[in-house]
Amino acid sequence: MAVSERGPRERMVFSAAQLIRRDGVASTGMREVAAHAEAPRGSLQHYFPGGKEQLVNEAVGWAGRYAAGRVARFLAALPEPTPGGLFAQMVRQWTDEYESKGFGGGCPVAAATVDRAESAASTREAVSAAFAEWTGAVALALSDMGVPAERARPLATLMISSLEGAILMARAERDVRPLTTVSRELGPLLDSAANATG
Amino acid sequence: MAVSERGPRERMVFSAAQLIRRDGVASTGMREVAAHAEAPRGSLQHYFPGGKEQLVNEAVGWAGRYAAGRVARFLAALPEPTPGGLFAQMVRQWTDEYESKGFGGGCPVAAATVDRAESAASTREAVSAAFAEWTGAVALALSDMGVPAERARPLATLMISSLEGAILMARAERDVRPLTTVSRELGPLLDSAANATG
DNA sequence: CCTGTTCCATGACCGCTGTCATAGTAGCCG
DNA sequence: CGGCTACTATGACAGCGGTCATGGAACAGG
Repeated sequence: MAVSERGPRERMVFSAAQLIRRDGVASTGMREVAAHAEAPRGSLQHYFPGGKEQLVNEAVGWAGRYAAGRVARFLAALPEPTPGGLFAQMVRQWTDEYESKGFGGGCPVAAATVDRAESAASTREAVSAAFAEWTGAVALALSDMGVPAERARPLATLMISSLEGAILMARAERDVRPLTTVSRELGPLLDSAANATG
Repeated sequence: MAVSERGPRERMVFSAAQLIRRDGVASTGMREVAAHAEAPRGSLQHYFPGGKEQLVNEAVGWAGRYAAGRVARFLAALPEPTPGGLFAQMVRQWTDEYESKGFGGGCPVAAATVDRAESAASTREAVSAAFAEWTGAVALALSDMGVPAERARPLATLMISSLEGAILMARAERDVRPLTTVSRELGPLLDSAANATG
């Protein structure tokens, strides 16, 4: 799965994101990406003349778009949209993965931040853009649920921060407890913001 | 600073933590650690016969102990200890660093998690222990401030998760905004838990 | 003095990495 | 067919990584 469809270029970006989120940027080799994508090694320099940095940046961008896109689908899946319900869905995506497929992977955007924020300026910008896109999507969703405009972005930042940190702790402990904890603790706070006067 | 005192062994562990939190585990070389610690390269195999993995694990352990130890000192610095005040201090340590020294480094425990959780079992355990020690210290502090026992650990997990995630976002954006945001948004929630009936 | 322990010095090894150079194939256009 | 572009194949290179082998200081105890 997750390999055959679409062109080799897109497959390589996708594979890069998968491998990065498991092993980090530095430990993920270009040859390994090509092999994982079942793409010819020679295509690397053809599609990514900017080298590894370009590939990583595109993988981060893909992850940001993916995360932002999920938000809308989470909303659609909620019978009665509430901020706490959205956050629970966001968290659940991770608990589901960890419980069904193990704790092998984290967030590729976080991995790129840790490994490249200081050493590659363009990657740091890509990571920043990914977080911004994701935060924007969540903030928009919050607004739609009645959260006052000036509270939407801060709460979105809080949601994503907590989720990212909980992912780290869950991977470390090999236990979804941190994820379920932040979901339960933050839910009421988020819901109460939806009914407050702006 | 931070180099001359103490023995070479301890200096190398400390330097490893510093370099890891800036560049990640994989991008930090052993020779680089020795040079940064102004320690002889030959001492590496003497003090760390377990190789890089041992050095990384000790650096993570050091970071966990350091973070846990800070909690008590934060408490002592607060005229009127409250959960929100403690969290504000924890966040402030990072905003202070970022504003005075730039966004060069993140949390070494997070870096080790991202880079080694899947590839080195002993490092994953070290990271788990570090988070546990830190969480335990925060939970203990919360209990001392009147937070009901069964709420202390979940809230401590929430605090550390949010902080870790905010550190990531702040580094990515090169802006302390995510840090100040989570502090402001979470403060009231934390304080309200201190006065609740257990 | 000899002996052992602790610590440091240095060079070599092998594997892997990203990148490049070069050449080859496929397919469309005219 | 020639010519052009898109894509693939492969080998080499230079660099760096962690690790190991070997040997030399420094210094203690006997």
